[in-house]
Amino acid sequence: MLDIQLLRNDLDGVAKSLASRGFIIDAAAFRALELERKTVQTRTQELQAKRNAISKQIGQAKAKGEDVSPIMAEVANLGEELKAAESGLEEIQGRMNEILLIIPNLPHETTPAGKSEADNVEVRKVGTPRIFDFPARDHVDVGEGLKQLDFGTAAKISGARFSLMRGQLARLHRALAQFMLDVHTQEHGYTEVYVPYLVNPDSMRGTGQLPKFEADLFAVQKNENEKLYLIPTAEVPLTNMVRDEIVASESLPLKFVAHTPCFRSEAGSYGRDTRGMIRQHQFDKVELVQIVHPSKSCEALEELTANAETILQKLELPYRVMALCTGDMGFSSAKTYDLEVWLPAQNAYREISSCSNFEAFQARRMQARYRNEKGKPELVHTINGSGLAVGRTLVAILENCQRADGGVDIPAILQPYMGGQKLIEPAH
RNA sequence: GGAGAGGUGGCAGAGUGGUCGAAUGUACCUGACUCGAAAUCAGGCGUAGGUUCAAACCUACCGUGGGUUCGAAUCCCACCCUCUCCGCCA
Repeated sequence: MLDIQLLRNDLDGVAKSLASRGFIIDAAAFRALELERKTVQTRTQELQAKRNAISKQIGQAKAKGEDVSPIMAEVANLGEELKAAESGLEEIQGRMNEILLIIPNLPHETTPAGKSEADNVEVRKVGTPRIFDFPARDHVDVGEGLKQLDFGTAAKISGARFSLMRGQLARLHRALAQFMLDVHTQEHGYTEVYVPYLVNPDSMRGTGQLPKFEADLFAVQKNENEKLYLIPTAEVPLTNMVRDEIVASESLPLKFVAHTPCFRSEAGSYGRDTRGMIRQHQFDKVELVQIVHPSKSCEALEELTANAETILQKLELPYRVMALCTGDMGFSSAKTYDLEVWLPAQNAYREISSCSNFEAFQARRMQARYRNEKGKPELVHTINGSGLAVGRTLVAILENCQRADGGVDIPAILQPYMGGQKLIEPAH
């Protein structure tokens, strides 16, 4: 959510900035609504002040034992008008809030301008793609060849866009998550957190999934009146830990990591990545979140991105870092780096992590604050990123570490997590 | 699922219809005393919003949402959460 003051004071500037990310704000409508708000709010508060003053008089007169009926008459007709004004104001504020909740964040000044994915800027490229002396198969062929990756059975149990792993592949998947958690907790100073996978609407609103992206979420009915949402990322519970909190400034930065399943309905992406486990309704992810002092968020994003990159480096997977352009960035983000891992079968780099600085956008929705030097509450900044998406990391290993015989070499760093095992043997 | 108790400022804790945004304590800040500190004394100390150049003034907020009333922290209704006991249970 943007600062309402900013919209009041510099609507044109905001509109221009939002236009760079393809969002057109109806400035005229906003101005009209704002004017209406000002009029009605002033009127309402005048009436309230009047009522309070008269009520006070009644109290004092009664205390002295005086006759209050003349004063009562004075306030009699006030009620209707006040009630109308109050409900009018409430209605206007409701409309204003609806507008505010669907306006995306302003891009950071360092975010490259652009319209689409094609305008993203490569920041760095790390590692060299391996040269294969045999045709590289994709992860589906490798995994099914091992008889350890099974989409058919998953489809029978649940439907499309689910996967099922067995045996050593399932273990490798588990090993990856353990390895990532260990690196981030032991080397990068994150606190491991176990979180709920079902969250309430307030939490989804806090991080920006609601109200605009309900269609992307899975929900369950808790009871007649209440819904709970399956988390699309651990960002939601981790970031909402500080919702409605005022954290001590000396405790910043807060650094959290969690390994969770993530659930996404993938509405509107029916034709994309239908093969394999790139785009699933359910996948595991290790998520990094930092809650930081507003002056530190830029460097925190660099740090968190580097933390995520460390995993790819340790796994010896080639990747590149892309700075997303204004037009390709997510709703809540001011600046985003995507990490893209090399997938030889696609002959392309594919997203495996997305690291974003949300500045005060989520904090304002959440009322997540700290006490500044003057003791006044001020909004924190929030940062998060995948470190990494476990399923896609597994895909990258299957493709990059495959052998001509159908087996898969286990990256050295993971071998201790696999009981010392060095490869997954081909099926016989 | 059943029975009971409770949700008030950073914390503790009063307040059961009328200057209550809220006593008191504590924490914190400023000043005095002191060589300095502690103790003591005096003052200050919630959040959000509006009008405004500013000073100042006004409004809302006592778990949440409704209601009664000229007036609600206080009365009524619903819900949420916490605690205790019982039942069930990984």
